[in-house]
Amino acid sequence: MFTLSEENYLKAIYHLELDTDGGVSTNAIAEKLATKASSVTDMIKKLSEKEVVLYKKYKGVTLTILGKTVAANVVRKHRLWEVFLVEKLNFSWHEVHEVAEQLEHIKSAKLINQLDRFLGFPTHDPHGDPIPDKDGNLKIVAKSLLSTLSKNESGICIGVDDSSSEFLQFLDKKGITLGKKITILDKEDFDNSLSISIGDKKLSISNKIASNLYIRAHTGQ
Amino acid sequence: MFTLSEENYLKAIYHLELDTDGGVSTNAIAEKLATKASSVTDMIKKLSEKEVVLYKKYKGVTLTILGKTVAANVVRKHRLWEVFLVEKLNFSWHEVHEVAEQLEHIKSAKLINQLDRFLGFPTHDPHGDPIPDKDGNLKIVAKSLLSTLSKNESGICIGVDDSSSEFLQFLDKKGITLGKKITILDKEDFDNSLSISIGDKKLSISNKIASNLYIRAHTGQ
DNA sequence: TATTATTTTTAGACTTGTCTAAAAATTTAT
DNA sequence: ATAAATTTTTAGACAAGTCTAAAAATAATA
Repeated sequence: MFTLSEENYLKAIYHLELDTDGGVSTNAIAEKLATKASSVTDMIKKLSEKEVVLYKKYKGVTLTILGKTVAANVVRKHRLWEVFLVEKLNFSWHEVHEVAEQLEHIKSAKLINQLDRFLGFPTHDPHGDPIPDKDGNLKIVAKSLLSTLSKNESGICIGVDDSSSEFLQFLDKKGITLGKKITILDKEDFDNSLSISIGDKKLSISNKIASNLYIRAHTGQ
Repeated sequence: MFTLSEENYLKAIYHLELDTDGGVSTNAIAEKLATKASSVTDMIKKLSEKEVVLYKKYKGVTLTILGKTVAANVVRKHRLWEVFLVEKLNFSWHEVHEVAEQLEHIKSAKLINQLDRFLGFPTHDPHGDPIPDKDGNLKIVAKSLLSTLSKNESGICIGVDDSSSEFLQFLDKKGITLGKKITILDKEDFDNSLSISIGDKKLSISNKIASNLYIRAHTGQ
């Protein structure tokens, strides 16, 4: 069994490993968890003894199969609870993270399996991130950033890269939500801003916004 | 804000205060929390400094208004989660306690208020215990033990005194659930066992069982 | 490649919550 | 009312998780 703190470390390493090749650095973990590098070293040693990470001094860490399973399970719980909060308790997508951070540590296999069923076995959380299955596997959907599309191309909005409260609230205000079809009407060479149509509205968004929105290609009309 | 451990102490004192007059003893708290008296003394000092309990050495503790509010809120969360588990996730009433013990510590006012609404503002948990409202007040329902009824009297089963897993599973097996009408058919002087009718069944139960079942009087037919 | 800069680890300390063992206070019984 | 039993508190220790400051290893640069 793992403590709350251990689970948080495993989760952090899990996320960092997804966009890093090779081991995850001590400093990267420290930054992600807002803690000190020395604390990370201490914890890594413990996790290493518990055989959930591979560790060689000064060389960073990697999750073992077991570690990856544990981490994925925490992520699974986090995302299922997020779905619950949005679908059943009327939370906005920018409000769910903090509460899910707590709920993800509740220990009960029955609870999470029943919650999964109660929610209709969702595959993605409210931010478009995939929910790992019971074995920790996640279905990867081909996705691209809105900023990579060309004029007249379109796609379905399926997720966000930056899921900060501010960004999500901004999207709410603009009426940009998951599942909506977005078409590039024009690209401005000057600042790479985009004119897009979404639903029956047209609006202009900066490149920064477009670089934080994931799109599933939608070649047909 | 209170730690998980502090909340557990407050909850224990809250429950003990309900069936004790005067201060709650150190040993009573220690027994309830399966910890040592010395640990209790340590924690009581901390709680006293936080002004949630009144404490005089060797004289036991009492909750302050603030302490009672905090404790009642934990109990409120515990019982609302129990309703959720039974009503929405198909848990049995004997399975909910352990998970609710964890869920009761999740901190989010919005979460608990929305959960309350989602469940239809329940007034009692699956064991028949009242759910404190937002201010910590609970509606006391006049109730008596089944064992105190006389021959030919009847009542509605509204709760249990002993809510151990074993007892609850026993009741399941006998078909005794909350809301059912029970009539005393006969009382055996020999061992104080009872012949009762419940639903369309007749069965015989020991005095020990009857002393753990709460009944709301049901004078009419 | 020698030197500087950065990253990582070690050493020692602190907090929270717990424990054991012994001392002090209170209660019970003779 | 004094002795014995019980309850409660104190004193000191320990584990988990964190921190600061300094040392060691690695990486970057001239």
